[in-house]
Amino acid sequence: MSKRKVPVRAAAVVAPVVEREPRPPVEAIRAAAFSQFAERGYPVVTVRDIMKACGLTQGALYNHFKSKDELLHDIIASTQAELERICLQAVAGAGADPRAKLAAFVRAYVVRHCRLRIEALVANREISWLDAEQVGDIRRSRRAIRDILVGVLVQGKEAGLFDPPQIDGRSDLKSVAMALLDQCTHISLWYVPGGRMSEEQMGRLYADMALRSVGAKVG
Amino acid sequence: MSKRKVPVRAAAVVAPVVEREPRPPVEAIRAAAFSQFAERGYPVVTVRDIMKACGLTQGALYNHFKSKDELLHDIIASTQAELERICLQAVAGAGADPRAKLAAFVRAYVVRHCRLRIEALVANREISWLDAEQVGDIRRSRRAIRDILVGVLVQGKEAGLFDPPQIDGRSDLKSVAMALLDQCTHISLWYVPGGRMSEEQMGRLYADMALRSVGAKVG
DNA sequence: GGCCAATGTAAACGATCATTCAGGGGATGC
DNA sequence: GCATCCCCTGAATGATCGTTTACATTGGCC
Repeated sequence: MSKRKVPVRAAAVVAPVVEREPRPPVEAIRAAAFSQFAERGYPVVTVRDIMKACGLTQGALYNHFKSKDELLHDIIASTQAELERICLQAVAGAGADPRAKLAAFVRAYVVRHCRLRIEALVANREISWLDAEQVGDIRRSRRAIRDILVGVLVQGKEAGLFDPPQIDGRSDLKSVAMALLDQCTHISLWYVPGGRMSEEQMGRLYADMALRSVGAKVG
Repeated sequence: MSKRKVPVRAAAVVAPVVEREPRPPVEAIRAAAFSQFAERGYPVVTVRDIMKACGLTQGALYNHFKSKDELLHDIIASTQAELERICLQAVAGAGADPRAKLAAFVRAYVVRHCRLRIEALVANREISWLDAEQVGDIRRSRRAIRDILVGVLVQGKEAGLFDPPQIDGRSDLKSVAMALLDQCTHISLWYVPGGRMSEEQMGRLYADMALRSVGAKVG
């Protein structure tokens, strides 16, 4: 009987990462780390695991990254930056109507979290293993995304196009934005591709719900 | 320079667990495990950590629990069972109108996830460290809660009191239910007590948003 | 060919982990 | 006094971890 059991996450329902071409080793390490972190969680994935999945030995990691920590930060930061870019782009390209902005934001956000489930999973779940200085820029990016959404809500309310829920006479748009973001983010935990609803359909469903939640006027 | 760094979660914003009375040791262990798991995560919290927080040594754990795994399952299962009970009770006590049922469900669910943030955090985030047979009954309870909500939505739609969003002519009430649950569950990640909004106000805000999302007829 | 920088291997290092085990009180019942 | 629990301690066990180190192997460039 073994004395120590390494905790193993219940196998996530994620599509296997198919290996196409011989990749540059840094990219291979990143890809292996993504899928391993997503499936089993950062603290229990060993450097040996990651490197074995690339057909290398453990020591080789340190030719490309300073530490296991830095590897995690690298893959999370790149995912997060890409997400922020997508959100900005969606809002900027949706015209002037706050309703179109909100719908475009939610659609883009949801489609991305369906399509890149693994990356979203890791970026959202494993961030807390980074230490303070590493986590700073990622939290900043998250706040930026939230503030984009808050901005759209404020604009829509002031234009009289949104009638957001009020509690005791006050409307707390920050809480509303957080609620919408939680909803859209955690779809990556359970959405299964190839099911009854496509990624684009989920995007439209969530956009519809968001518009209803903030009381968007029709027409 | 130390060779191995134990990963530490960024300190969560959780109220400290105040120690009132000398508790029976099993209860003290449970409470210590809750706060430690919530703050730092199951795999990096050691048995030594938990027991030291109770003023005991590591070996004493095994007089009360078979293993560290069983301790985690114990505290998650009790939290989950309580949550299921609360949801059932809320719906049952809300009368016949599906709108009242939905509002009561969301209010109870949100208030609980604000008030017992720590317990909710652990139950939702650390469940995946359990092995298959341990996780079975918890997944069952989660499905049961989701099905309570789906049931309310179906009833409201058939009664013509809900007009849920349709995508390409079909309405996927299961996805809508998941979206609402995600929203309400993850409030435990960021809600800070003592802020501008009380737990009850958050409950009403979320209930309002849920009613709007499913297109509940007013009046 | 000779040199250099990249990139790999294999072994070692120091530390920490969950769990087990032999034994020590202290209460309770007799 | 004595046996029988329960609950604890403190040390040991066997394993695994992230990282470092010494040393190969490669391929381009002079």
